Amino acid sequence: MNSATRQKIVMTALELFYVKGYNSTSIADILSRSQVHSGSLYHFFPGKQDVLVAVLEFYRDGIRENLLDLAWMGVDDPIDRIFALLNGYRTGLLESDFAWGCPIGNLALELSEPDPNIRKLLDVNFKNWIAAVEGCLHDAGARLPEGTDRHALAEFILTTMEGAIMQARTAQDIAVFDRNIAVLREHVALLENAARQIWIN
Amino acid sequence: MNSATRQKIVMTALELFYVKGYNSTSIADILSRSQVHSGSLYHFFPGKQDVLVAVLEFYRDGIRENLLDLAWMGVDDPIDRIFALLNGYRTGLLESDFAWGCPIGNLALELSEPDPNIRKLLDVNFKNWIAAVEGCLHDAGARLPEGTDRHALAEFILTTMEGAIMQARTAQDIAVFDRNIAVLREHVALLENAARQIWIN
DNA sequence: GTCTATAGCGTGATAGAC
DNA sequence: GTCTATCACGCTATAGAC
Repeated sequence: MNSATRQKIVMTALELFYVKGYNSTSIADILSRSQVHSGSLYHFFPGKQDVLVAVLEFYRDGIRENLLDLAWMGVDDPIDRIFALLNGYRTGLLESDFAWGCPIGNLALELSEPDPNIRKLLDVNFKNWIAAVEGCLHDAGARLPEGTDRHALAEFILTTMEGAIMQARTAQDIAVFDRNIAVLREHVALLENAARQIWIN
Repeated sequence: MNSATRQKIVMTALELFYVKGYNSTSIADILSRSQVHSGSLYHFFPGKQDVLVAVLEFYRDGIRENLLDLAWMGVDDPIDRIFALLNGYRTGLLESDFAWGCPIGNLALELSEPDPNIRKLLDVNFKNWIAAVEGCLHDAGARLPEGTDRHALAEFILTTMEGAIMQARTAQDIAVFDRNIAVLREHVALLENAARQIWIN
């Protein structure tokens, strides 16, 4: 089930879906780029959509080692970890001249009426990302005001990242991304400040 | 240049691009839905992409009468106006069972390497929306702390809306949208509170 | 400006030898 | 499991009568 050929197909599709999107990536694109032939691809996958499923499962199963571990290497402070994660997407935008962004977010808006399986896989990828950030917010403990809805705040941080990427890509200007993150930082600072106020009183 | 047929084409394309996306909408879809024949469409437009240009120009030129005036009817408070605008998208999500969202945001993420003209039209649509919100923030005057970057905050509000729509659509759950807007509301409340503190001291 | 017919191509997918 | 050849379809776009 996990032959080298299958892996090559999935990783190539992952790359192409990321840069060109799902609809604009043809099977022929995947085949020529991966040096695999039609018969092999259809030996492993019933159809194109099943390749997408495999890609989304790869993201889902590898979020820790392929995303979080890399972003958090040498970063211990929980709040710093959140912004280190966001900074990874910033780097991606710059390195790719705004071609990359968030692979899940791109697909979520491109596939308007996705197959239920696909929709659930997109959703679980978002939810895993949110859970990781929520963990950081939990670790921040009393630095946030008591009663802060850490789940809602984690969702909001994903929201900020997705929206900031969308605007920066469209404007082709990283400053838009930076200004968005700066406002988020200010929000977190206001919360930390509020927590301190409560502590004093 | 603005015959009834041309208008019918543009409005039908607008609808279909909104619901199905650009790539997934075929010329044949537009023709059958609008009851127009191929020859007429290609009489007015060189190609499919030019229909998209016309749609984006329609959004650009009609933001006030087709969006802002409707959302702001009977709403005078500038901060309320911002949340009334956001609430319009919430209604759209509910009424369409999560098929709608933000037409510009959808296209911005679907078209990964858009033609420069298209990219500029998407960008100008975002910028007009931001300018409208920035106007509200300007009208809020001293309710926000002195020195608040109102442009950055307006961008951030667009970011919040786009990210909230993306997540709510994917989860097919309006509560995700609501939680995101609630955090934004809290941020604005914290700013208003900070402005009051400065006033007291 | 409108209509019909159709060209020309790229697509997802299949057949069958090896 | 891999490879080549190819089908059947839907797509954008065009031609040309009216």
